[in-house]
Amino acid sequence: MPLKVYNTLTRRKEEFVPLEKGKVKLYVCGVTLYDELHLGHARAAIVFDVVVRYLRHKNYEVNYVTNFTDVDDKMIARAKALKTSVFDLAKRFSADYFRQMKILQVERADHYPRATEHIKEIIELIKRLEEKGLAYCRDGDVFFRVRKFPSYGRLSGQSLENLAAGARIEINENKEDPLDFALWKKAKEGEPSWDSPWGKGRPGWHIECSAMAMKYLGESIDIHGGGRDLIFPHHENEIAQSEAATGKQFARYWMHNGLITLKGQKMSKSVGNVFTLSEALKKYSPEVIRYFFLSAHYRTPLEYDENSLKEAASSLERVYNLFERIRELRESPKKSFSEELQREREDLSKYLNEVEERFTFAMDDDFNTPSVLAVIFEGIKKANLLLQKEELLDEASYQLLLDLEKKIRSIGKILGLFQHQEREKLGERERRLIELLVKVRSKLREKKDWPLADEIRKELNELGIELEDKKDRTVWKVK
RNA sequence: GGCGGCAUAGCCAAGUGGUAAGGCGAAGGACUGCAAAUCCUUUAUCCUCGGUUCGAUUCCGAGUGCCGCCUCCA
Repeated sequence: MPLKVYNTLTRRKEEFVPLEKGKVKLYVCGVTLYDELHLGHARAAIVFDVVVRYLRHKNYEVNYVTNFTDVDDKMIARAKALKTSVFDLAKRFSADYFRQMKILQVERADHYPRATEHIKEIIELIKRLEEKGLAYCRDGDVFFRVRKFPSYGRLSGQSLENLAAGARIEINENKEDPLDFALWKKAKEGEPSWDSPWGKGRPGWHIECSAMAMKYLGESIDIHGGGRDLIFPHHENEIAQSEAATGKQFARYWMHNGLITLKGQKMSKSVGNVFTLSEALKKYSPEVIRYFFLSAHYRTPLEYDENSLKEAASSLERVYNLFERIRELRESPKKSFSEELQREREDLSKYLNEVEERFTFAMDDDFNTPSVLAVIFEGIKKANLLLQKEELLDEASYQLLLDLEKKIRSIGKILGLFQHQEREKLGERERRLIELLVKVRSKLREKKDWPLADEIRKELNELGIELEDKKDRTVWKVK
């Protein structure tokens, strides 16, 4: 079954066919380096991280480019407010970005181009547009003639008339038409600027993406991604500029991730309801945050609330509990082949035969990660069912359990989940101390000294050490 | 006002033209000295009204509600 991708351009799921067989050119709009990352940025990063991992899993050679906007109005305003330079701001927040992405286990993109490092390419692209009569300079500003690009509005489903009718009052009187947008902005006093054929200035926001995507990926790319809120005007403008300049289709598939909402509203600086990534990371592990994002389909809006994060944590617990149970069996002797386990064994075995196909089916259907998780939990249930009869466990059953764990981990690798090997590595001395306490407690239990035994369990629990009494032994784990 | 999207159990969330995955939570039960973990059972007239159909939650139309975009935004 082929991979199907929802294409914003056509508003349909379409079979994914790359321009060049076996290769994928992917460009995703990144962040503006003017403030801390919030959960919305994290979601976008994780969504496309999974897309890339899956494409690579399918043996596509992926060239993944995501940019940094390191000069624009907000950067300038923010730098001023913090009494620093745009350059320092960019340095600080890009370092922050890489640090947090690492924590979230987001794999590195192949290129992270920055606007200020591609001024030459940007100027060249604007010149091409100017030569074709699609751009005009007025008093140091350069604008794009939107009406010269007839299919403008296709991505956002807007007609030029509607856009014109809905257009807000434009401040800039240099524009021929209110719909026109800036390709190049004349520098104001004290602003960072670069020399250009139109005088000192800096690039408009949209042009950098066109120029950099073309530089690293070529004039036509396979997938262009970003948050839903970028559809208009950013992506619409990118298409106009790029296609007007080259005469070629800019991107074949446009993928947009849904936004994070808080109390039903889009999380954004302007609404003032942002929850930063670092705040979230103080309360929840990176894996919990990843799980939370992947538990919803990437295109739907996702409401941030504490309960959902706690749910994610509990769900992950269930997975790791199973791994822990399987690990517990590593050294215990296996019984001889048991007929009694036949049903559970067959059930799990059947599941193992199908799981890869079901995983692929779900992912091929526009990266349906919630379905993937459901498939995984079915397997977990089957394994637990087999473990119900732990005392009969034979070698064949044990092997099936190992296979299951391996399978879940390999699928998890594509999602960036389920990779922890052991819960927290404790020091040797600490471990032996715990084992000593467990041993003492076992003796107390033999003597039926329940109050004291329970107290030890309770206090260890408060220290994050969880004890579970099995039939013949006590196991412990770090929470 | 225009364009687009969404409405599934207490909550989160997939999905299908033939009465609905999974997770979390809750209740009852099994196991346990008690817990924990695990298992079993229970927990959905799929927003409303029309239409198409043998049959719709799934398709079409209208309505209602919510959200996004039309201005910077992942």
